[in-house]
Amino acid sequence: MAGATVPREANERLPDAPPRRKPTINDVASVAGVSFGTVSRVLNDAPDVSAATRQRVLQVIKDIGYRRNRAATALVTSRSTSIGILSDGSPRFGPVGTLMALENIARRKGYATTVISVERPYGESVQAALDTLDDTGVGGIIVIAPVVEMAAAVWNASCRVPVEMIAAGASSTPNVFSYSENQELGARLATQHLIELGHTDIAHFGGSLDWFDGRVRKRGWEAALRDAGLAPGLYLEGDWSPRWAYETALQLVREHKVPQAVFAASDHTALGLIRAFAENGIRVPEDVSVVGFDDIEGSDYFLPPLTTVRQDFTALALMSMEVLIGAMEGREVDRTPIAPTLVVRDSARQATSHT
Amino acid sequence: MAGATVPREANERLPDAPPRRKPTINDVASVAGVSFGTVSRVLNDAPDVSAATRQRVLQVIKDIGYRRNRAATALVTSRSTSIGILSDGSPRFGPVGTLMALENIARRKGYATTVISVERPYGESVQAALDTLDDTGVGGIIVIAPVVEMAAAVWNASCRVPVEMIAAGASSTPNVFSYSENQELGARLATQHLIELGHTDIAHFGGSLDWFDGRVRKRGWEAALRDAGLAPGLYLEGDWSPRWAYETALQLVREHKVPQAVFAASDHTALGLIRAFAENGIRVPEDVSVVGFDDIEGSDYFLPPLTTVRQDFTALALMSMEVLIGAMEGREVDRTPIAPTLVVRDSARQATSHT
DNA sequence: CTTATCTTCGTAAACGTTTACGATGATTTC
DNA sequence: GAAATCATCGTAAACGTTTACGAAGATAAG
Repeated sequence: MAGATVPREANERLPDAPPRRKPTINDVASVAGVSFGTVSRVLNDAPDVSAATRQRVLQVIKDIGYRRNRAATALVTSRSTSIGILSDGSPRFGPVGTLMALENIARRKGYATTVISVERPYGESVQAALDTLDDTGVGGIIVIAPVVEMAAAVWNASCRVPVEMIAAGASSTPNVFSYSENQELGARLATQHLIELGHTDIAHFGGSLDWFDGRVRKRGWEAALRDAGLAPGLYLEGDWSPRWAYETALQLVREHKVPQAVFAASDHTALGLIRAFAENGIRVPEDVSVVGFDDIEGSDYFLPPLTTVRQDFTALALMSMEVLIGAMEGREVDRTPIAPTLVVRDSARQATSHT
Repeated sequence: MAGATVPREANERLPDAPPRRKPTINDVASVAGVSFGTVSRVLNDAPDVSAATRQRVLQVIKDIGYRRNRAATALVTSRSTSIGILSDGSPRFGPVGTLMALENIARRKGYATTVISVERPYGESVQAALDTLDDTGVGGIIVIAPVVEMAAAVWNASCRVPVEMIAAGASSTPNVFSYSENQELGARLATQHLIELGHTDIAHFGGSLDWFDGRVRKRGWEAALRDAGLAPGLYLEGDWSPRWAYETALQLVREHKVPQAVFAASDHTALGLIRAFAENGIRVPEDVSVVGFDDIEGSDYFLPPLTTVRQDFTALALMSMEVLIGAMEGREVDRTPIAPTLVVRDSARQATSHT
């Protein structure tokens, strides 16, 4: 056998039998000279196994390349080692950022993630997706629900495993608890920054009110204004796109209604309006101050570099996972939201006195 | 026993007992008055079951809300209904775009996706990730490997299920076949556009050569220049970041070496160098033409709106899935790569005669 | 009417684990 | 030295399916 030119794929100790099958717990047992029960014990590091045999079994496992069959484990324990993520397919900055971060954290905690996304109209497809995730065997589900309509679908859905929703400012229900970053605070920070710079005429180029994010960012802006005793500024509802912001800003220019300062609901929004201003000789920040939201990649190299609000997706993901896993294990976990931070760059400046 | 106050664990058709357990194939069988074998047959729509009983069983399934236990199925059949995606955790535009598109297409084809990401150093962690994916029960794996080093790790890894790599311009091996968009063509398109505009001094602000994308984009630029009989332009290797491009461009300005035109390896790169130019009174496109690559969101609202190259991630994902599923089923599939398109906006203009 | 052929269905075994329980030998206690 | 305790290990059953095979009744062929 040693003389064979083609080395067979042998993973028993007997080199002549070419076993194509993946090694099982029984293979380990027979090679190690113990019973499968013992192997199972060391696998789950249960007590009642001597240090010596444990060592030996571990060695055999390594030698023959044994790997636990997840399906079998899941079947008997009905507990799982993966968590599901449900998102709408939106390629927007926030959802994608949280998705990536979520996957990352899950992996570090030893969970695989299976993600599935749904598209409008939500209603039934959300329930279907939840079901699919469920019988994939996930132990819990995190749904990224930026859109209010989708969150509603989740609330109305039923699911055996714990469901957590990441939705800015949404409230928890008995079935699904929610968690999010404190975006209202973020919006507040942005607006306060403008106020401290001496601006009094602060408009808001808002995001879509179909989104939680659009709602709470607006709310934060309003609150900051109110707290400072300022009159409410101009509010415009958009759709997060640069295009909308561009065209809307153009309109404002035409009507000579350009505000002193604007809090843009997203960096993309800021991008659009800055271009509209630039094309009309209105300079940022000299003529109008703007602060964005998101801190997308490259926003530090916009013209001008954008003052904006950064969310900590990693922290968000970490906390969410903590909360979900806690729920899966029946623990109770602290749920104070993450605070975003203001990052000051060049797009907002001291107000000039000439009104 | 019927008089017991505490209802026993009964999920028969008696409606007063609240069934807490998930219904199994046996529950369906007993309610429908058939054996579990029959139920299994209708589940897998096998022959040998009369139309009448099939109807009845189907009805019962709906009634009691039965759902197939994937773990049990996977255990006995060892075939699966999900596909694995391995990516590096990079939050860059390309990888994220393909990831999202992949998930989307997979879902439409009835597959769940479980994604796992690895980080540097790749070597062992890639093998580990592949293994994890494998015993999650995926039927095939797509790896998004923008970085050459990661691809190498994949080539050296072993895996029972078919593995497909999405890596621009990487070659297939017996174990893992690769697929990608024709980015070299994209780079060619960009450069040719500049050439047709009359530019002869065309620099390339490159991406990292650790990335396949960096390599093939450079290659496309070189080829276009060569085909046009032009001398090779200035080449600089970067890291995709606006920051690098900014600082490098600044350097060029200081040394009075600003080229006539530049092909930037990414839109983010373009962003950085445009800002550097702007700060020094060098106008784009009046003084220097630039074209980017990626068509990131908002690039149509840069100052100026960016001429760039767009990849079709959806098409890419569709084809990749086609190829992978083909491999899983033992079919052979056409593998001609997707072609990116040039999107012309305002950042590149006719060359002026004053050299 | 008997026998052979279909149709339709039920049954047993297997997939690879975990868990509860019982068995064995060694060690301690009286 | 016998009984009790302890540490270590083996065994059986179960998890919810699928698959191969066999059995019963119905139908067709002789």
